[in-house]
Amino acid sequence: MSKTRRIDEYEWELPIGFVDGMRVPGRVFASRELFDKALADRAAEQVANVATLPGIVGASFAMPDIHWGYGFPIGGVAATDPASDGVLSPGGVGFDIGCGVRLVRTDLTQADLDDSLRELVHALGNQVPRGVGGRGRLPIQGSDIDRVLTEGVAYAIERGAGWSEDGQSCEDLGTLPDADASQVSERAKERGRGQLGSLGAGNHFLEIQIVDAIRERSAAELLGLVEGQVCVMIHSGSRGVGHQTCTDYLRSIDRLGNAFGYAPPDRQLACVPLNHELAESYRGAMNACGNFALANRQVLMDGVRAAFESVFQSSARDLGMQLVYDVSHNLAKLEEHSIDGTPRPVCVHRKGATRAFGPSHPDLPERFRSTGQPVLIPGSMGTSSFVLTGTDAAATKSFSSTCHGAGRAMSRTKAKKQMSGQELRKQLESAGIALARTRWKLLSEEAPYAYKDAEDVVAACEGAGLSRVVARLRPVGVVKG
DNA sequence: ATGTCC
Repeated sequence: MSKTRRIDEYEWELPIGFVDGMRVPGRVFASRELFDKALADRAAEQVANVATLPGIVGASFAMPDIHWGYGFPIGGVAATDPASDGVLSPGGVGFDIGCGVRLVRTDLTQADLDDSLRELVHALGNQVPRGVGGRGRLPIQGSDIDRVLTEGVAYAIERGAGWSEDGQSCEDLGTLPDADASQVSERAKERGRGQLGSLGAGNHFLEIQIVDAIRERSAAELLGLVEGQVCVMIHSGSRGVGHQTCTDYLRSIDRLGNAFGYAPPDRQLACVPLNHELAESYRGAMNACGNFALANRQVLMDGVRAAFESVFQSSARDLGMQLVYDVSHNLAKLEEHSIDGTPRPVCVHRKGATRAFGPSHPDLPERFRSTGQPVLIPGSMGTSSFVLTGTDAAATKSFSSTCHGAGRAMSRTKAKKQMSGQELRKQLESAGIALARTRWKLLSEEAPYAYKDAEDVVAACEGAGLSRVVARLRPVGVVKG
């Protein structure tokens, strides 16, 4: 195994030869401390494994929140070139296809919560179905599931869950192109029909947060964020339909066998050439599940607005509850990037990594021309979350990508052994954070000590030039699965 | 992450 090399304060190289068969180097954006963590849980080895994929270009990248995942590390970015037999790999997207984050602003300040925080957390808990299984707020009948999978946010709005302008504040305007509902299995659709507008479990959450530090005033102003303001962050994904779709396609790829002369160093790196019809099918299904995830967060936000309306006896419009932005951090996208100086379409896998277009990116909507694309980074339970913006430098450094969150630092099993759910609840409440009723058994798996510090992660991304920190948000109320 | 095994 070759030695790692420090390239810069926040940039590390895993040279070709770190593992056998690498076509490009691995490159990890991290402080020394975070890079050491990546090496310790063998996630760095996964970065090197990804570098063996056919058609991979540039390098196999990892963000500072990298940790061990299925095949690809979570926090990994890999671009493959269809013109050089590049592949598409479900493991490079993850089981929770389209998982992402949404931030809603309000005109309320922390003082408005003094008498009503507990009531609000309770109301949110009632409006937002959660937990494993979980029935959604908006049941879907028959073939309407195909419309969810094709239209995303637009479908939810048509069903009355939201405002007509909400799509404008979502990545891809709330509807991923190239979605093909006919490539999603009936079994996956059946799981999806009952789950639109449900939070899920694990690290998925909904939080009432206070903007407690502004670092980039003009960008914050553009996004409608001011210090002391109440916001709501939603972290959720495509639930059962995405999980089933990932499972379905891993099985289909497995059935093809080793037909393309690529022997992956890890069976979980199963992949198929982009120009093979199975890749086209998976891509259509993946985008469809991404649309489900977008629609899911839209319906969840509708529940948030309803909860605020009931508690504050005022309309969501009058409360200023505009959508700030919505990002997905588990998708593979066809994008144009400069490869050896020539612009070429490549397939950028982002698994636990967020697209972060800079101010001069041609595909950036006009309204973000002065700031770059907004990026939402959820912290672990009870710790701060962040709003970032993309940089032009990221286009050449990381295929326009940045981090996605705190990143796990301890296994679920180990985290559970440190503290009981009830103990953790007491700790959060003594820190002034209200917690909606939940299943205490699973709570301690999500304890802050089980995660890296999101503050360190976003600082490393800023240090590496991949994004800029706009605002920090502090949680005061938590709704968990 | 996930009807934590069809």
